[in-house]
Amino acid sequence: MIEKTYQPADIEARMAAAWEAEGAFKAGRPERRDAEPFTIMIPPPNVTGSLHIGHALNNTLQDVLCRFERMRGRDVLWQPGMDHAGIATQMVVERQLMERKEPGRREMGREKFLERVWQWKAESGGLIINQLKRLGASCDWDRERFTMDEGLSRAVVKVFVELHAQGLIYKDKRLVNWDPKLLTAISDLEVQQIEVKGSLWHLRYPLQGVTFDPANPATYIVVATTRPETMLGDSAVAVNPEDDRYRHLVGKKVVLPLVGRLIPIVADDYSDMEKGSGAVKITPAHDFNDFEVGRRHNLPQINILDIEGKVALADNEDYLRDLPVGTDDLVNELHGMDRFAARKVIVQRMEDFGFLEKIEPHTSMVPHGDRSGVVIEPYLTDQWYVDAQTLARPAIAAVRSGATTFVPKNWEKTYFEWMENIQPWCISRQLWWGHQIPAWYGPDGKVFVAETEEEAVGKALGYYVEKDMITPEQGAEMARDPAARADFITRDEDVLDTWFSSALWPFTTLGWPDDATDVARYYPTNVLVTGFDIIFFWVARMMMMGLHFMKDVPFPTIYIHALVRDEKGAKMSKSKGNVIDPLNLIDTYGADALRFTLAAMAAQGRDIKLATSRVEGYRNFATKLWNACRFAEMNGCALPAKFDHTHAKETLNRWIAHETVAATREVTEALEAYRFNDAAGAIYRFVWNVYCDWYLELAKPVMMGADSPAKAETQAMVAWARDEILKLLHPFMPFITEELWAVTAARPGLLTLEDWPLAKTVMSAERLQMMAMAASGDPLIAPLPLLVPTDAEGFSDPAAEAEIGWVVELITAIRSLRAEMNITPATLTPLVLIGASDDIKARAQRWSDVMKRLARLGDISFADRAPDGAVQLLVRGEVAALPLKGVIDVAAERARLTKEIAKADGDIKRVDAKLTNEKFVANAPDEIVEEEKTKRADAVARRAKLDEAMERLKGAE
RNA sequence: GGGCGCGUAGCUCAGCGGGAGAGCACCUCGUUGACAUCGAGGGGGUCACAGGUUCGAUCCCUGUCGCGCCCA
Repeated sequence: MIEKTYQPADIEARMAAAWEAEGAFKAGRPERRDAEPFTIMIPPPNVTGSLHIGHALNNTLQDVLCRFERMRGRDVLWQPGMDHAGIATQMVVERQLMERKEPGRREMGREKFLERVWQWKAESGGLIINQLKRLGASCDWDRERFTMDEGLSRAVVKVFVELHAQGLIYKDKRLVNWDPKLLTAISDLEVQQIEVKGSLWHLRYPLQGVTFDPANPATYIVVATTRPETMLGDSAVAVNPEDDRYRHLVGKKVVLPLVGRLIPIVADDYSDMEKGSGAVKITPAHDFNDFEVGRRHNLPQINILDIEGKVALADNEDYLRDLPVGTDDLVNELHGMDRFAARKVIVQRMEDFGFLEKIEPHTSMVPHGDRSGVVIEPYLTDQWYVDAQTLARPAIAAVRSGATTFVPKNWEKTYFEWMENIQPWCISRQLWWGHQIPAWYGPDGKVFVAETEEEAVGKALGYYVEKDMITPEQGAEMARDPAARADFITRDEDVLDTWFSSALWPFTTLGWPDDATDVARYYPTNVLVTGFDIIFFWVARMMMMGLHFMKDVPFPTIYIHALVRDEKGAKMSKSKGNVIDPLNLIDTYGADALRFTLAAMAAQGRDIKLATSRVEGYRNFATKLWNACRFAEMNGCALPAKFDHTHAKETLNRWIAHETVAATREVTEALEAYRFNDAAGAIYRFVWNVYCDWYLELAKPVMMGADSPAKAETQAMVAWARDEILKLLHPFMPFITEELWAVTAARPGLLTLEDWPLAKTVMSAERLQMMAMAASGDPLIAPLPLLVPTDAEGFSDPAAEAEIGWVVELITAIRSLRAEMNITPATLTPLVLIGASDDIKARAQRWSDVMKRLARLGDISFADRAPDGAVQLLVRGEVAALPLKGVIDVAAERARLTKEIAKADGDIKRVDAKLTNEKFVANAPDEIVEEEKTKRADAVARRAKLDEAMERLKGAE
């Protein structure tokens, strides 16, 4: 028994429980052991995350595919899990400690702190998993993995060690993006360039050997900079070798103001003659470009900042080397000062001494940390790097060859662009929450990388015994007792970039390296569904790691979906306050409505601007379906065993079978091509505009009438089409369809495990062509399986379509006319069919009941010519007349006819323009020319009938 | 500066070589045997602009203007 009103919240909870109880989403269900697998890896959400609208879209699309393929009989594995999100999680826990006024991370110590993070995870992490369940995500939840769980951690270590052994991971001292707030290095991708309005300071650097005179430009060189405070670390001034203004100065030296250091003027292409003064200060330790210039000219790298971005001059050997005496004042004043405070002081001092030429307003891109939001400092440190360039090569080739394709294809360009210019990937982070790097150092700084501490220690001790740095006895002691070696061998403190472990997600979640069974069955996965914002962070790296360790791409297809924006197209963000909370939408409209909205709006290659009115509209759609099912139930519609829709006798029933099969094909083909919006649109139109608007309406007279074979068949067909609808709609609206499935009949199983109506793809033109080629013996094509639709799947009935189509169009035309003529619904108008053949007469008799009801007609009769004063309609070549003498406004009808005639004339004129054009007839394809001729004939016939109608109208006056 | 994409009905968007479409909004009408979370009907667009290719351009090409996003 179907409830009177549709209440999503209640249904959703019950259906989720039903799926859970059945274990419906488990991969490797016994009855599917021989089925072809279908695998999707969820993009693991952050453990700190909560469901935002982007997740809702991403997971809806994955779920649509998973449910679709599950119904098509595949052994579906949708692998769920979460990412430990190094920085984000550590920040959350540190904030919590602060709020609770507990000791901070450093006070607490590493071990204690990590315990607290795990405790936090147990208590409040992973909120998002339950939110995904509310959305209806059909993941195999028992297989949930976490990037920091034991198995995945082991895999991470193994990968690190192997890549290190292969020389693809190495340690290097170079400039990194340093976050002075989080006190860690971050990768290029975690840096956001933000346009900042600032200044360009023009500074005078006095030439060596002449007396500095602000009034005499010959005594100095002007450099322009956006970061005056870094001048403390300058080790050269660069000018362009082509620049005539400075050519004579190359090789000379300047005295660094305030500091007193002598630094050279070098010639380098990097200096842009158009920019600033054409001369640029070079600070190799604090700027990526300057670093390269410094390398080319062998300049010293003078780091003048500490890890927090404060000026560090005291005891700074690099800074103090070769400095003249008497600069202690500066050291004392600036030491320990924040970089931005120091900037002010330095500019002031420069001005005091006449070294400041001018300040120009200047807008430039300034790097910011995407997590901390502070200005990133290029900083010289030792870090671990992945040789991304080497790993990228096969990953590029795989996309070039088509082993992996992007949908939509244009993202391949973005992928290639980045991969071909890829930089070393900095993977070490100065954090605690994450996979600690499996590297140990001896007292001389030598690195020992191994999967376990025992192994690393063993290697190290062996090495130092060999080198006579310790005795074999000392070595044995240290091997036995960790305390004894504590000061001798120490482990690298750093952890790995979070994306390092997520790069391995497609195979580590399957049990690699411990267990190969699932890897063999489910790798490579079938498709990756993700947003373009993580193509670099994640997709590219999975490609690299998958190819390197599995020797195969992780997925043959990458479906890139849009970003969800607010109604106005702005990116949603907390600070803008324009965030649409999907959970609110679920509460208000139901998960099914939200899912359908997202799928319907997921047109390829477009951003989604989400309007809640759309969600509301699709909630109404769910209600519509609900009521249609109630209607069927009230009329005793049930599907008899062994019902065959292709053997229906009633035209109406043959028609809905025809339409259902067509809709099935449309939905199936759209889903196969990842055209989610087309699939959603097709099922929407079919349910509402075909099944509800016409089929049920046309079926009413039969169903309300006395029992008969026709009634029985109709009841069966109503139920059959309803069931087909529930199946087709299930991937999009799983909850309501599962509920309706359960309450409309005694079912042997859950809808979610039911067979999809169309097991095999019905052939497209291309496929037919390929089949023809295969038949002709093309060896490349021949091995393709020949997919042939069964009779039921290929069912079509043009005759039924012609009949019902005519009825539908006739009713529509009459309704339209009545509305235009302002005829009240209470007035029943007679209908006269003019010159009707026996066929048409029979049709009219068959449908007289519904026509009378739906078009508000009185008698239906036949005549050879229309009565005077009748309004005439032309539907599919048949003339219908409504004798409305005295009822209608003749002037209005004349106006209507005049408009129609003008339209027909317009059509004739346009077609004639083409047909009299010799070039058109000569060049256009025959079928187009034929089409145009038919169009002309139709228009001419229509015109003639309209003329007649106009004549008749005269008699009405 | 380089790349990608977008300008189609009031709004959100499909369509992408042969007669301009949907949903929402709007207007009119409706207690018709599931559904007012509904039904019936209707108005509304030089498909940004300018050239070119073509028998034919909203669709392909070039340019201009406007708007996003990504990378320097």
